[in-house]
Amino acid sequence: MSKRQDIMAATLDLIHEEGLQAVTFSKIFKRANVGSGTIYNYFENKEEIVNALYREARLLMGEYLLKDYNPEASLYERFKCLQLNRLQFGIQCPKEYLFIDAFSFSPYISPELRSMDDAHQSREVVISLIVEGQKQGIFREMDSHLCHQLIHGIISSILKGYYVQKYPLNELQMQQILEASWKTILV
Amino acid sequence: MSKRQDIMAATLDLIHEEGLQAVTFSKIFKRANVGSGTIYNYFENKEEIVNALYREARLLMGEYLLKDYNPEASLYERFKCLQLNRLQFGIQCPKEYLFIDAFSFSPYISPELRSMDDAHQSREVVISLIVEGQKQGIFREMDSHLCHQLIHGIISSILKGYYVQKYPLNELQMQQILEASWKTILV
Amino acid sequence: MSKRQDIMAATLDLIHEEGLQAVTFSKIFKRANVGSGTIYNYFENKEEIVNALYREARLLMGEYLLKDYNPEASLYERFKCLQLNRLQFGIQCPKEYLFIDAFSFSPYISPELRSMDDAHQSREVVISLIVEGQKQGIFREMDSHLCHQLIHGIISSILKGYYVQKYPLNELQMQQILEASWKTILV
Amino acid sequence: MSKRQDIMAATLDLIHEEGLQAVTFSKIFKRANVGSGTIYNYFENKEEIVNALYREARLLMGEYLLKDYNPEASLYERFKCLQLNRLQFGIQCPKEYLFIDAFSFSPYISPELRSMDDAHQSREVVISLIVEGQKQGIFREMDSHLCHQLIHGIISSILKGYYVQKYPLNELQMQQILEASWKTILV
DNA sequence: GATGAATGAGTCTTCATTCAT
DNA sequence: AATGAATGAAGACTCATTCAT
Repeated sequence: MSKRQDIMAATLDLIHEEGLQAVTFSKIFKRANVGSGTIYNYFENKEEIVNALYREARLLMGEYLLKDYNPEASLYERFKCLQLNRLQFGIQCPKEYLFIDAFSFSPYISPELRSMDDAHQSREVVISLIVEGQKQGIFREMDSHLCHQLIHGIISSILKGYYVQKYPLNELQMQQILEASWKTILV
Repeated sequence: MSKRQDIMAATLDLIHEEGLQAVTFSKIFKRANVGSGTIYNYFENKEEIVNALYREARLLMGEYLLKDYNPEASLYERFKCLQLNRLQFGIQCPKEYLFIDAFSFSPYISPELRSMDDAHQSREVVISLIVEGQKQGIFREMDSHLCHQLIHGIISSILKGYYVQKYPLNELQMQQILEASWKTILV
Repeated sequence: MSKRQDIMAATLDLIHEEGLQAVTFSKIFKRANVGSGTIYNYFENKEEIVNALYREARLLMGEYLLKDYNPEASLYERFKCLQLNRLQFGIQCPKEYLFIDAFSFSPYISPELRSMDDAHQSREVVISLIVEGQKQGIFREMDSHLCHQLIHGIISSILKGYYVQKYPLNELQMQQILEASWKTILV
Repeated sequence: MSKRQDIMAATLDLIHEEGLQAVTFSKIFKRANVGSGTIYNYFENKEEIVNALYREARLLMGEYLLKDYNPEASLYERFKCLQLNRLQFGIQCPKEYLFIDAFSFSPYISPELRSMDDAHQSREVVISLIVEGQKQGIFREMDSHLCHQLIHGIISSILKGYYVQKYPLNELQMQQILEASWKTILV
């Protein structure tokens, strides 16, 4: 693994464990096993590391969200695919998920980065799926962004409960969640 | 207003504006218009201020959540009352709401505080309402904490979209949200 | 003596002994016997200390240069007075003299400061004396700034030789220098 | 041009532009277009570069100072030749002139180097010319080093004014300066 | 209680120097 | 000989905390 990746991995771990607020350079280079000056060969400052982490996490999430997405499948199948993908990304990449969640609205992340194309790609898919369902009279008529926020928010909230071990997330629970989120926006 | 309250209000404002990570003592006492030493008459350190803020915000939210709650009302009425109260707390006290949201899982908050009785009081009400609905065959059978998280999460997510002005929250939208959250957990 | 003065005195000493290039904050606060943070109660950064030093040195020199200057005296008397004052300032305040000499053209000094009124006051006196002498046919016709630079430069150069103990500067030598500089610009 | 010369030229340029204080190795090898390690094939450290620069500059000046010097010429001719050579060296090699001027009294330059034979060669010529003039009763009786400093200082000062474009230095001005410096030390 | 000058541990950052390639 | 990634000692600077007033 390259030094650059060592540094990023160490930083993500530390943010996950202690919060950005507590992450110092000294902790980073001790954890990453690099000299203090080495960081500056790769990043101008801490903000740049965080931005690089954000970019990587968003790319990773982008890959997950549209995994096995079949535009030909039924509305219900496609909806469940999208929701399941998001849920599984959260389960399999908790550090990345929480990082994105925490920093999506942070001034620490440059505006250009926040509106990355990759992430928006999947967002567009969700929005158009909502509009399609509404046209078919399946989904309730409401602001499509509100609607998006509803189904996205359910996953987000469920994951946070899962992370603090309020409940397990087995096959059963996951199906319950997918159905719950589907029903949330039905007429 | 007492110095103590000045300090707490200034701190909450600053956390809301810049994030805890960027809040320094120097900013706090400039904003609060007190001398630097004065803080130490009231708080041992920054963590204590944050904990005091957390306690106050939780107390405030506790009051809101059970406002006009009538244990005699129908399940549906009680459900809507609880959800509406949470939504309105978020709308009227955004700083407090976001603060609680951000720090509920933070190591900054002492564990004792996180499981404050006051806050749990309303939580118990919600949980028992869920169990009651499940017994009556109205709500789907699922882990009651998962269920709680679902309906809680919808409100949380909707509020965050509202804060960044993705959509307005008028009477119409609010009713849609309450119904959406109700349907989420129906059998 | 105030902390501010301690810091400035320590800095001037260090610049004199080792050159600005070698002056570090750590040396300054050790020499000045103050805590490292204390400097920042008085100065934003090192550049500000140097600028403050420059201002003080210029004010001090300004006082010296016009000491006992009698506008009614003969041209020769006035000329010698000005030259002697500059020479004596250099002898009595070597640190300040060298500091001004070294930094007058340095980007370290803010332009506003470099063109301080006080210093220019005495400069104007010298220039007008030169012009007066030229009108009377006593001084050679040449660019008045060139002329000023000549008589100023002689003092400057002599002082530098004196500082490295190339020769003593007693009453005799001083008179020789004043006469030499007078003759330099005679017709 | 060899790497060694590239490095020295880059360093002299940087010192001229920003002052020694601001010259870092990183700036040097970027300007010189060499790798960072390359410097150490030629110099132990920065001080050595500066010393090498000093030696080269002094050698260059040494060549200039005695250019066309005719020991058989009259005292006046020889005096003017020496003064003109110094002036022209300053005009044609400003970076070198200023460098020598700035570092001649700096602790950065090793003492052995400061008293280089080459440079002193021309110094001896000047001193003996002064003594000769004094013996002939042409020059005023004064410490020969003081005398040397006087005529040297005039050139130095004039050049500094010229560098900051206080005045031009054409044939006319140069003759005025040579005569002024001659008169300075006449009886 | 209230203050803010003084402090120094700790942070970010730079930069001369090394060393494997 | 030439390179430049890696280093860590040392620099500038911040900030929570103390304490005399």
